Amino acid sequence: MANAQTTKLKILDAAEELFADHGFSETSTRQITKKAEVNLASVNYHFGSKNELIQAVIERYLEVLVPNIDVELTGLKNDNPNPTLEEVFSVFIRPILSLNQQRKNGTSILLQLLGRSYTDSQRHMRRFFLGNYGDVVAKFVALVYKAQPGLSPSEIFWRLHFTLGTVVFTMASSDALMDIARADFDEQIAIEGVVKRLIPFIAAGVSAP
Amino acid sequence: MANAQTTKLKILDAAEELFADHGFSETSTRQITKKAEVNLASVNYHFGSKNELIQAVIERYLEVLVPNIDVELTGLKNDNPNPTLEEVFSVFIRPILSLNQQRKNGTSILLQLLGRSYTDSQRHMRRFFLGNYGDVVAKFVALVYKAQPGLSPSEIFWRLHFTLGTVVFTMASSDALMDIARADFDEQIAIEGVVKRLIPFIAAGVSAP
DNA sequence: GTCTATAATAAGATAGAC
DNA sequence: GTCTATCTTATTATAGAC
Repeated sequence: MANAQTTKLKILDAAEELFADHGFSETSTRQITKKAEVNLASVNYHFGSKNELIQAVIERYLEVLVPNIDVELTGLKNDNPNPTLEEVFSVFIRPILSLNQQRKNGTSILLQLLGRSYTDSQRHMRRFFLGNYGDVVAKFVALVYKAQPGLSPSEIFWRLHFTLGTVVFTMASSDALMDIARADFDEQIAIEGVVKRLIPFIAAGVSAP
Repeated sequence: MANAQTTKLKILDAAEELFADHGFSETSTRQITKKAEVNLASVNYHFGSKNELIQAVIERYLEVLVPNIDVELTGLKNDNPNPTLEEVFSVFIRPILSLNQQRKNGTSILLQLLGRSYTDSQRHMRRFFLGNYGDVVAKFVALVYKAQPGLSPSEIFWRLHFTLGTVVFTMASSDALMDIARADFDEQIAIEGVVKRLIPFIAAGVSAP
């Protein structure tokens, strides 16, 4: 076994950062193993292929995040039989921000990864929606519908995808946006600030007339 | 000269489609020249490098689109001294949809390209905002401010970037979304339908309390 | 302007010694 | 599990004949 665990973790840590910053196909296994300070062959030994490494990087986040969102969703349903749309969307805030405790810059790394994987052929993102976590998605959609019963299923579909785009895209470029805000508006904002600015925007969009 | 013009155009046409479908770094010059049915060396002869070809593909759209948006903006200002937010955002509809007359699937191709270029290192998108077309952006922002005077400059900045994310991201995956809508909701929707569904969402988000 | 041939480089992956 | 060395393949780009 030796350092198997730490090597695998070193690869995951290095890979997620490079993927988030530069994208999947723009990041080579050579860059990853160099940054991780492990041998070139270890990526294929531990993960089989670069593609499986990409999967593993995303899965490591989702398998923590999605159960947390699930807990929030059931908590909201119990505490509040008729939550507002803004309350429904807020179920994401705590789980997503708590990724920062789990790993440095965890929040923005995951969201950047989601942004990348959505445009980069969409394979991994579809997995997120229709794959293992479909029941949590359904639970969330049901709450949206309850908070905004006027919307048809097709309208909910479109507006939730608009929402997804807003969030993922914003977060994929959050570093640049925070820099501009700092320079142009003297606004010292962190990732939490961005998330909290997003919620009213999204809630208003989804409940638009 | 010979077929210079048609070769160059054939390359641009093939490239824009491949870039929109698969991304910039996932598309090789070999694929482009094969699809265009021209010689491999012609990309470098006519454009210098693959990167300059990417620029040329995007520029060909923007140099038509941005002046049209400018016309709409001044038209709106003259016709309507106090336009609503929804009217302000609607200035994009006609110019963007008219790209379909210019070239088959022009609308979705450009918007997919913008989606790609935003995450793919953001170089081309920044050009769009801060480069040659900065005055048109400023004109648009001024109209947004007039329609929604309660918003601070910093709030406008954030909300317009949220908007940008919504649009670009949606359009980058519009084909997939239209397919799902067709399959799941029996909804025969074209790109115009997506654009028109986006406007209320965006307008509500920007004017959120 | 167009073509073939090829250079130069970088990629993912693996065989086999330790 | 880890390492070196290497294979195979694909890339962008260019030199030089036509």
